[in-house]
Amino acid sequence: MPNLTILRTYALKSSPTELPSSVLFQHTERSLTIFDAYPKAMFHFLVLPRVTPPFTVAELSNLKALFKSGRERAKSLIEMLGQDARQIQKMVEEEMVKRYGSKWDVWLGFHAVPSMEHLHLHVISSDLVSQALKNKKHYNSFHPKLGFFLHLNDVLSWFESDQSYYDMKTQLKKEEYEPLLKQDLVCWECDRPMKNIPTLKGHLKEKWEERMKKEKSRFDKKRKRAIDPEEAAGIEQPSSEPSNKRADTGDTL
DNA sequence: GTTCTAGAAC
DNA sequence: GTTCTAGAAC
Repeated sequence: MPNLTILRTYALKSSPTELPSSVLFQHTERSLTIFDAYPKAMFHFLVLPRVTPPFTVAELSNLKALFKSGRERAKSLIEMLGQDARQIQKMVEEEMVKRYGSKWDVWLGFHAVPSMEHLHLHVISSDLVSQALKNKKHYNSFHPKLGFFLHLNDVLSWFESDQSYYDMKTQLKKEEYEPLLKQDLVCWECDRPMKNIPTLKGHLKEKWEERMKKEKSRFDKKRKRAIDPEEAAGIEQPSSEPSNKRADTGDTL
């Protein structure tokens, strides 16, 4: 039987270091970061709030419950998670450069309707290349433009809006979000429709490899410029900016 | 959240 | 015949 409350048991630990190193990535006084057990991308972590006053475990059950516990408290807790998640993001980016020579986007966000108990903020790399990504629900739940994946910055912006907009956004009605998971498969990057999951997965892998290739050639050019500026810039060596600079800025004057 | 598998889709 | 999806799991 699957354990849908495992995250809660982690978050309740008074000594997170007891957790196996295959589970725990790092912790602070206020949060735990764990490796997602079934990563849906090359890098995928979950940042969980630890259960500390004034919050009860029930209030930290999910986003909806947290919003109900009070606007200001919800705001500070999500800001805290965001701070810790951005640290994780930095580490992921460093690891990307170390392993692959360049970095790519990392998304921070919540699922509008989570499957597992206890609030968790996803830190996931934008490749979505992973063996554990197996079906439409998996993919659509991380599609960055579909609406099911709630970007951290969007959630934070709700706290800056008026009460009626805040009330509307924080309802997180299942009936509104769950149908999104059944939408047709579309590449999040180029918007092309995808026939099925295997096709999509092949496409995502190609897209990532393409991006890596581009980054690599950019890096190589940069390195070449540093070594031999004249040759790298071509025969003519302009002494200042290219003459078409104004057109590029979009300025009309 | 996953695994398993019947039957639809190709 | 094989691949793929989607719903049940006692």
